[in-house]
Amino acid sequence: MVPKQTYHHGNLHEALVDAAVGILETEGLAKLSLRRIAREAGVSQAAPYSHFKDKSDLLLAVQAQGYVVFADRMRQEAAESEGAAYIAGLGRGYIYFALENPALFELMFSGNPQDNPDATTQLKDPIFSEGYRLLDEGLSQYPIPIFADDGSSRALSWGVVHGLASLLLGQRIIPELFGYETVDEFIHQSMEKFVGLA
Amino acid sequence: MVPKQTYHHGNLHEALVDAAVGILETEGLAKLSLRRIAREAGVSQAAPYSHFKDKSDLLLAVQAQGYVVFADRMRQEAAESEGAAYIAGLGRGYIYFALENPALFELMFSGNPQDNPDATTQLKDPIFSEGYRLLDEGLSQYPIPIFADDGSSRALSWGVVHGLASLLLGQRIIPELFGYETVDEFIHQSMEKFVGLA
DNA sequence: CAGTCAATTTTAACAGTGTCAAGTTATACT
DNA sequence: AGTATAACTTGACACTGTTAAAATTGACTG
Repeated sequence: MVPKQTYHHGNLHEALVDAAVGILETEGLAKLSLRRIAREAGVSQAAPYSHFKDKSDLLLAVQAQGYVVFADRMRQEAAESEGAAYIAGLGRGYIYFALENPALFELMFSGNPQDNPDATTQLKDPIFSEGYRLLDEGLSQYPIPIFADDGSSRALSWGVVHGLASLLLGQRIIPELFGYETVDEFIHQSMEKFVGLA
Repeated sequence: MVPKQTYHHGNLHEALVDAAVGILETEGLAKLSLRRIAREAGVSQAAPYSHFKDKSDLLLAVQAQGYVVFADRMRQEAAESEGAAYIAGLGRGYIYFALENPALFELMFSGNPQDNPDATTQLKDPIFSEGYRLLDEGLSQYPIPIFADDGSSRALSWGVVHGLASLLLGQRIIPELFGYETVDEFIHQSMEKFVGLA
């Protein structure tokens, strides 16, 4: 009952996405070339074009897979908490995911999708905004001061969490320089403050 | 009293940076190649290597110039305001700059500086964090609830502003879908809320 | 003023990239 | 068994960043 071993390779589609993720983890976004992905998957340079329209189409599939793991990480970190602590957990999960998967996070949130018409449409896929959806649902379930006053102001909460993740990743915020012993301590305290627990 | 017409071209250094900024504005970050910059400046492909160590070294100079304009935009938007409104103005300026100079903003905040050892050292240059410095100084001058309680929690304010800028730029937040008529309205209201004025 | 020297720039080449057209192979179906 | 078609390879094109070698230019020295 193997997942439909089709044709020569036997689902190259998935193998390419996996190869891409592997390269992202070990070498980073800069080294992620289509030819390298193909080589890693053991096929020729042009083979990917049977499964993807072009490079960015393949990267879109990588992103989609990333968003699943992303939401899982948020849920995991928030599990067993309720109320404001639950929201804080989601926030920590968001930031942890970024720090644990820097290249993937960069790929997921870099570049104007406007460059690629397909990306704009694909952005509407619920998968691509599940991170925010979790936050938004959490906030309507457990309203916390400031951020849950009305539906629209919840965008602010997304901003805080996404901004901290980006700035930490880009070394713009260096917790040690803010008097924190560890990055973890900074993240915890920031999220506590964020939800009004500190 | 022309600025030191040295040698053949007569300061190519500046011309290259200007050419790069021009390409960023008209074509975007993806089209910004070293060869294209050289062509635009009217010199051969390898000429830039007399003035910059490599491509990322040139881009670092572009970023530095960008950060000056960036801080100016913040100051301009906050001018003639005081207290919480001043902070809100700085925030609007931060976001406006991102939306008005999408490619430049993307360049300034994209990629781990770890990839380039020089970038890590250059990040320590005050120029590169003047945006945050303005926010931080403003917050110590006009303390607003939550974000100014202690020095460290001011990082949160940076997070909000930077996150909203990134998410708006990346089309992750679409103000129209939040019930706003215009992007401007969203930005204004978000910043009012952020500083506790709404 | 002539000659030297170093900074600047060009030319040519290398390896790598994304993408496409054409040809080849393997699978499924009649 | 034979054919149509999806999957894949080969080869090519234009582009990229970068380097070595050669050529040019300007400034300074005697």
